[in-house]
Amino acid sequence: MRADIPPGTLYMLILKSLARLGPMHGYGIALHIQQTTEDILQVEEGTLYPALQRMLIKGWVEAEWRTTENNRRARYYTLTPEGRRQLATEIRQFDVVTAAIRRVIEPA
Amino acid sequence: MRADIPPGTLYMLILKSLARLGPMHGYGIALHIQQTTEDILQVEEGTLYPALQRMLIKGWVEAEWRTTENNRRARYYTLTPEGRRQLATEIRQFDVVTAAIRRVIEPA
DNA sequence: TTGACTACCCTAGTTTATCTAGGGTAGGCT
DNA sequence: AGCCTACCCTAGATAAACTAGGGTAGTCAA
Repeated sequence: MRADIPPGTLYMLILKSLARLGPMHGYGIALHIQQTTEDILQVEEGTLYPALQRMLIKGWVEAEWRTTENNRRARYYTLTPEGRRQLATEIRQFDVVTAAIRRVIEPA
Repeated sequence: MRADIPPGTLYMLILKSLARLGPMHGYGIALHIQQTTEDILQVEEGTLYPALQRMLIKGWVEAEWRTTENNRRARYYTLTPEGRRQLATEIRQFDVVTAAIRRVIEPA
């Protein structure tokens, strides 16, 4: 089963990837999300890169061009303290909201 | 804590409300969702009514004007078999996706 | 009887995020 | 030389939610 990224959850997924694995480039983030979810969530590149740019503007990440292990140019993103705070907020919010939804849909 | 309706979940919340309580009017659906979630999820009327119209077009619900207990005109929506199927699909999808997201955000 | 409040329905315009569908560079291997 | 993979990016379409309105009609109290 393959599913779209639920709107509003992408920032959280990206931020958490960076929090777990340290600085990563976009391609790596996409791969990580895809593999961790066993291909259920696939982040399209056309979705990912604009999101990363918005996150730069918001100050949640910083970027730097480096060379990968494969000897290719890539832009590495690092979490800022603000990004870390944002991640905590988004996870809290996600928990509250999914719990609320469950209250509606769960009882037979 | 008050939160927006996560995009993509509104149909499911409406369908489930109808499945649980039988035919309801829009206002009642909104109240039910709000009360069940203890005010965490608030469905704006400008969101709800267009959604109900789309659901009519999709054939998930049927509508009928009746009079409420309060002696007011109201449009009562009833789940169709298709709507019931759609509800099951959406709940399954919701479970799969939230589980996938948890796999990314859960581990420390 | 008028005014306020509540119960109900609806539309228009804006915003935001995602998707699709492209385009592009450059390394490594055959 | 040609292909595959690893990487980055943009533009346009789509969809769904939000904000901010407008409107009718019943009930109740002043």
